[in-house]
Amino acid sequence: MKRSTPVRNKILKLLRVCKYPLSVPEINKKVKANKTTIYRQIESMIKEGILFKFDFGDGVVRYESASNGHHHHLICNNCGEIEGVVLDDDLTREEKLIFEKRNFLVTSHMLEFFGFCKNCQSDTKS
Amino acid sequence: MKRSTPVRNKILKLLRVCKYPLSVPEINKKVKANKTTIYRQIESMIKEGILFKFDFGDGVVRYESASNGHHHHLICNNCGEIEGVVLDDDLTREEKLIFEKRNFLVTSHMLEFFGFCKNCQSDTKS
DNA sequence: TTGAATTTTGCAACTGAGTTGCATAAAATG
DNA sequence: CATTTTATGCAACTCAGTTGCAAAATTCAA
Ligand SMILES: [Mn+2]
Ligand SMILES: [Mn+2]
Ligand SMILES: [Zn+2]
Ligand SMILES: [Zn+2]
Repeated sequence: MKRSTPVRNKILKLLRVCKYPLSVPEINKKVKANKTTIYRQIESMIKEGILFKFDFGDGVVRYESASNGHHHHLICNNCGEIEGVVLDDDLTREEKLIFEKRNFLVTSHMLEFFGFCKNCQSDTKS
Repeated sequence: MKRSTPVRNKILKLLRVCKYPLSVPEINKKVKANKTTIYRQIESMIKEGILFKFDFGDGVVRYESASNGHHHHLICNNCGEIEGVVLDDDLTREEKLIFEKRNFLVTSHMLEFFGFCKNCQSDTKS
């Protein structure tokens, strides 16, 4: 799994353009290929490090192109909109402290913020 | 769904004692009750705020008693062990900045660290 | 205390994401 | 070409989580 193949290219092209992470079912609607093939290509690309995996706890795993760089998300509790966000100081201090205090060597982290987007704040709903 | 009922009490008792978050299948092995009932009780307790939900992206959702307080996790890539961790400054600065810069009002966040626990570092494995 | 109304439980059938085995198609290699 | 390797497709499966409905347990008011 490393060839430049039609399915693989379609997935990558789609994810490079998309502003928010996509699930496999969502990808499949656009790419229109075999389910298994898509799962296998994605697994392969994750291992190669060219895709990132996200799980917001709603039962669907989502993927983004790694070319977008490491970042986190703002997820609206009301409308479900997902925005990307890059932290000023990306937890380097915390990770160093964790190693010093707990002897746990952090190699990666996953951080997502939940709340209300600009629109859904003014809507006064919920 | 707010009564003090046998199934509910068993789940709570189990989660209060347990040091790491448990999935529904895991809970069911101990509590030995109907699957649907457990899911419904857990959903109810989450709404009441006495249970926290965690998703580490491995396809299983896990739950902890809220009496443990808000915290995060150190998840070992090698042995799967899960440790709790409380941050010194729990992202309050970041959340304030997000509101100022992006107009997104953060109400909660989810942060998990992945890496290698003390044992798995010395094992030199993987 | 009795009976209707409400809540909880259990079962069975279903959904939907993700996996696996196997057979075929499409490169790559030489 | 012929051989080997890798990618694709299909069908059948697993497993977490959901839904509808009926039975049991509680609550509460007559
Ligand atoms: Mn980060
Ligand atoms: Mn926190
Ligand atoms: Zn919103
Ligand atoms: Zn470990």
